[in-house]
Amino acid sequence: MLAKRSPAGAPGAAPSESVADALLRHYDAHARRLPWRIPPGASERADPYRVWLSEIMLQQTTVAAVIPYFEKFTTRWPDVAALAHADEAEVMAAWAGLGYYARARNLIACARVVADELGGRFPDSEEGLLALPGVGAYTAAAIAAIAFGRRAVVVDANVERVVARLFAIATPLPQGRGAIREATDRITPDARAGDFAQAMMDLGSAVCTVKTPQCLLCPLRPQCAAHAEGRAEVYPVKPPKKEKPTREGLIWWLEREDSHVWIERRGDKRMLGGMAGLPGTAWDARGGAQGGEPPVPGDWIALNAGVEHVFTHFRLLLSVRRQVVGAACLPDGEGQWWPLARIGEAGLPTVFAKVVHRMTEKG
DNA sequence: CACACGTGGAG
DNA sequence: TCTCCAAGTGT
Repeated sequence: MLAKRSPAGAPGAAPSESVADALLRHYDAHARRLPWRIPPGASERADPYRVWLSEIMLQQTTVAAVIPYFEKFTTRWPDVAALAHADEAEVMAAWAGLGYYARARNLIACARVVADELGGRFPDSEEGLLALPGVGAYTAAAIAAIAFGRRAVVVDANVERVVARLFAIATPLPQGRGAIREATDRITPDARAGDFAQAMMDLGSAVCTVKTPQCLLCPLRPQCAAHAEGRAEVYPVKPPKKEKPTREGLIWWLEREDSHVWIERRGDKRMLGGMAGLPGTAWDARGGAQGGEPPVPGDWIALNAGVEHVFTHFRLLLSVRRQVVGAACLPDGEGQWWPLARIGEAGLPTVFAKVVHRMTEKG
């Protein structure tokens, strides 16, 4: 195969392989094997359902965290029709622990659109994909390139970092995103755009890392402006992050004498919407946790130690009050008694799982 | 554009 | 222990 020659940077500079060719050559030798990925060079075609599902799960989530969830979902719901017709609460419970639960709500909505309105086939264009719930600019481009072989400009946080370094783009994010996107467009090949995107992401994940990038192992080192400057790690320049406020809330741990706990389904608009949860007050700034009526009256015993959990944009301090009731008790509101012996199957988000752990640990 | 939205692993 | 932040989207 013929390597493209990039224009010489400086007079007399040695001609070099294009970024795409160097990267794809590296990818052909070092691509990670992942459950949703077809190895480079295989004749098989990637299944759009699996590509879509993996891309949704991978949004802001590490590969290691996604793999077991991906296996669970594809085993239980092998195609988009199966997922579209699945019980909604079952899907939400299967997502529990992965975070960003709006993804799960949109996942179900998207599967239903594809199955019921699009004849079970995903759109094969970026524009069509972009119209689906939960599919934004990145995901539309990624699916178009990876599943349908389209030339699409795929920009995620990895690509952003690699490209900002390659071209030493010093404009801080998010302002610098325009220049990064243009530069990515320039180096994206017409052929193998899907492999190129995945190769960029592999590179960003394993070599061109946020901290202490492994420039000595990088196939793009000869063409990297940031490496030439000797300071790859300063790119991309990011704005200072904001401080996390603390919020407080109260949990009503209502336990039945036969070892069942009262669990509710959270409204779609709330945080952790659509997920199972323990009853409690709203979470707000110190002292403000009002409006929380307990599910039943009676003597609630406050626990000494609370539970702390850190979300993306705030830290939560949860206090717990406990009451044990008889088998005939039927609390107000929607909810159900769940056996503590099988609490792991209730589909509780991690913050509530922490409370369960606290309430069931020995001592 | 800025902010809300989860979690767990790495350094 | 603590800080950073990952294959982003919706509003």
